Amino acid sequence: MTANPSASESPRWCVVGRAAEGRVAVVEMRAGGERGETMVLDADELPAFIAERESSVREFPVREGAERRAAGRDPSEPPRWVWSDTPFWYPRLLSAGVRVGRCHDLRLCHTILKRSEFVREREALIGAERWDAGSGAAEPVPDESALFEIETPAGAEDEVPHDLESALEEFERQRAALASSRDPGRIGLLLAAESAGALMAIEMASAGVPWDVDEHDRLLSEVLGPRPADGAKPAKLLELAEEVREALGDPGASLDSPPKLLGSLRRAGIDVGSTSRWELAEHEHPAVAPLLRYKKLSRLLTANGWSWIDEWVVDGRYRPVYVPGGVVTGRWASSGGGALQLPRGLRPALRADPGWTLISADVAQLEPRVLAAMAGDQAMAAAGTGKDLYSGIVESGIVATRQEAKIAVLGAMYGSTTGDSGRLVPRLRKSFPVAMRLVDRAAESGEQGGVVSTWLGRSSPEPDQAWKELQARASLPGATSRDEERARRTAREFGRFTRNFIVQGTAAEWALAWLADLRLRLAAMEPPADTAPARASGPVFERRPHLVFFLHDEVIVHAPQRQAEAAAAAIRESADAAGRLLFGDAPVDFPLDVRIAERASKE
DNA sequence: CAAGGTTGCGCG
DNA sequence: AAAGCGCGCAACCTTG
Repeated sequence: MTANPSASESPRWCVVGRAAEGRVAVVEMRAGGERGETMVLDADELPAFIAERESSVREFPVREGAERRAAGRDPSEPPRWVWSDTPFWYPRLLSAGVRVGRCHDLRLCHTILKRSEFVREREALIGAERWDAGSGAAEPVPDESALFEIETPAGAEDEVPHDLESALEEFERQRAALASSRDPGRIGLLLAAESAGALMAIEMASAGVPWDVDEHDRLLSEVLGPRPADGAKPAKLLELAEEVREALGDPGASLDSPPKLLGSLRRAGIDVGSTSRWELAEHEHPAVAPLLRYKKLSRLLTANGWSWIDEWVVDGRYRPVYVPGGVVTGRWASSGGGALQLPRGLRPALRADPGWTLISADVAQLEPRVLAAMAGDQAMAAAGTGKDLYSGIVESGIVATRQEAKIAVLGAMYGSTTGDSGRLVPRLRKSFPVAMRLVDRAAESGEQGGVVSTWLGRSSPEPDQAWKELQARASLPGATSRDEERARRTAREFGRFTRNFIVQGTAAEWALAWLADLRLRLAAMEPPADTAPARASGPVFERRPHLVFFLHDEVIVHAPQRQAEAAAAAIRESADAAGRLLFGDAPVDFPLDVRIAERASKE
C-alpha cells in the first residue's frame, strides 16, 4: 500500500489549521505518516497555495475504485486536505475560485470512528471531547481581509477546534483508530465518502439551485390568489375559511389552532380525535373538503410561500443549508431553507439558466436493492434485475399487486407487525429468507439494547439511559405488568430503529459513493466554449456541469445544454460504479430514472 | 416574552 | 391516530 518513499514523492495528506496571528499553517504528510515541513501562510495566500497543489497534476483524475486500489496512489496526485471542519474552510476557497478534489473532514470522521463497532481502539477518540462539538458553519464571509481570521467568537466551545496542532493530534488519533479497525478498507471508504459529502454540500450551497421566482409566484397565485399586502391572508384562504365556518355553523371557528379547531369540529358533530388530514378524510361532512383544501394551501403559504422566496432565493439561486451526517443513519439533514422538504409541486420552479439544462435522476427502490446486496440475497436481487423491483416481486408470484409488494417491502424494512403490511411481510420472509434474516437480526439486536452497523461500518447509537433503566426495572422482582408492557414496547421500538438503521444507513452510503464519483466525473468535463456562463453559480461552477440538488436517492445536475447527454451518462456510470465499489460483483443493479429538461418535473 | 414542547405536514 | 423508519419547519401553546 505504501508507495516507495522518495524525496520526490508528493505528500499524501496536507493538514491545514489556523496558526498564530491570523495566519494559516499547512503540514505535509507522506503515506507512512511522517511529517514534512510546516508552511505558514498569510490567510489570503491559502487559496492560491491550494490551487497550485490541486492543479500541479491533471485535474481530478477519475478511475474506477478497483483499478485505483490495484494501481496504488499516483505519487503525483494532489493531496487529500485534512482540516477541522469543511463548512469552516471551504466556502472561502470556493468564493476565491478554488476547488479541492478530496478532503478529510476531522469533525465528521471523528463521529464515525469513535462510534464504529469496526474500530477496536476508540478510547483516545472518545476522550477527545472537543471534537464532539458542532460545526463552525460559517456566517457569510464578511470581506476579503477577514479570510480565515475570524476571532474566536463567543460560544466557540460549541465548535470544533480549527488550529493546526489540534488538527494534527486528532488526525493521528484517527489514523491509529483506522489502523486498529477490523476492516480498514470499508471504514476508510466511509470516511472518504463522508468527507466528499462535506465538500459537495458546500459546493451545492455555493452554486445554488437555479430558481425561477416568476414561476414560483405563478404557482402560488394560481392556487392562493395574488400575493396580498404584507401579512394579510391570501384571498383563496379567506374564502375557504368562510366556507368551512359556514359548514360548521360556527362563525368564530379558528382553523389555525388545532385544539380550537378540534372543539369546533366536535361541536359540529364530526367525531374526530385530532385534526389531522388522514382522520378528517374519513368523514362525510360538508366542512371536510374545504378544510382539507385550506390546510393544504395554508401549509404551502407558510412553508414555501412568498416570504420563503424573499428569504431563500437571491439572484435566481436557492441556497439551502445541507448538513452532511446530520441524521444518525448517515443521511444528510438540512438546516434552513427546508431543502429536504421541497414540495414536489414546486419542482417546476427549478429552471436551468439560458443555454443550460437540468438533468434529474433518481434511483428506483434504492433501499430494498441495498438490502438485497448487503444480505447477498440472490432471489431478491433477481426480482429487481433490470426492472421495477416491486413488479418483479409480483411476477415471482409472492403477492398479487405492485401496491402489495411495496407495502410488504416497506413493512419488512420498517418492522411493521399489523395491518396489511404485517400480513404481507411473512410472505417476503418465505421468499427472501436471506434478506429478511439480516433485518430481523438487526431488530433483535436493538431489542436487546445492542449496536448494529451499516455495510461500511457506521454504527448505531446505544439506547439512552432511560431506555436501559426501563428494561432493567421490568426484570426486577417488583415489576408490574405495566412496567413489563412498557419495557416490551420500547424494546420493540428500538428494534425497529436498528432494523431500519442498517438499510437506511447503507443506502445513504451508496448515495454518497454515487455522488462522490459523479462529482469527479462532472469536474473532469471540459467546459464548452460557446455556452453563456451561469454567473450566479460562482466562479468555480459557472462554466461547468455541477450538482445542484441531492435528496437521499435523487440528484439534479445543472449543465450546459450541449453536455446534457454526457452528464446523464455520467450519472448512470456513477451509479454503476457506486454499486461495484460497495458490493463488488453482487448481482444487484441500481436502475435510474433520468430526465433531461429545462425544468425539474413533478414526477 | 423567550425557550421549549406539541401538532401537523412536507420530503425520502 | 397511523399501521411502520428517518428528518425540518411553522404555528400554536404552555411554561418559567
